Amino acid sequence: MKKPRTPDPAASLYSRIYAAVRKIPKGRVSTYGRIARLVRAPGPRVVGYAMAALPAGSSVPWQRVVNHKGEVSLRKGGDGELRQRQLLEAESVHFSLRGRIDLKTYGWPTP
DNA sequence: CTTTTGACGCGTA
DNA sequence: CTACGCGCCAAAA
Repeated sequence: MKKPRTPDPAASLYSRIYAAVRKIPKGRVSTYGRIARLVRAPGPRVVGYAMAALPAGSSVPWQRVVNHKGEVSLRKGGDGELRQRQLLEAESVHFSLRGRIDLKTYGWPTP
């Protein structure tokens, strides 16, 4: 029978997502889809939504999460986009001329 | 309650 | 490489 996962407040979906993002080493980046699978999220969108819900100054390195193209995603109304790039470059993450990151090099987790 | 939106991913042409 | 569409689900309106 269909049994939706018990909504456990102590291990809510968002908490799992944030926990996974925290595991991303410095100087490395991951993708929404990758995080979604790690935490068993129903879809990658939820991961992005969780990032958008993050408060400013959170201990979650949301900056290390990019889309599967290795590019910094654009958000609706805000300037965090430029912010993210600066933070990543401060971690020695190289951006190509098109503003993309080589996931083959900086991708995480690495096999 | 219903409808729309959204920091996405992936298959197919 | 681009273009189009569908899936998946939570939060906001």
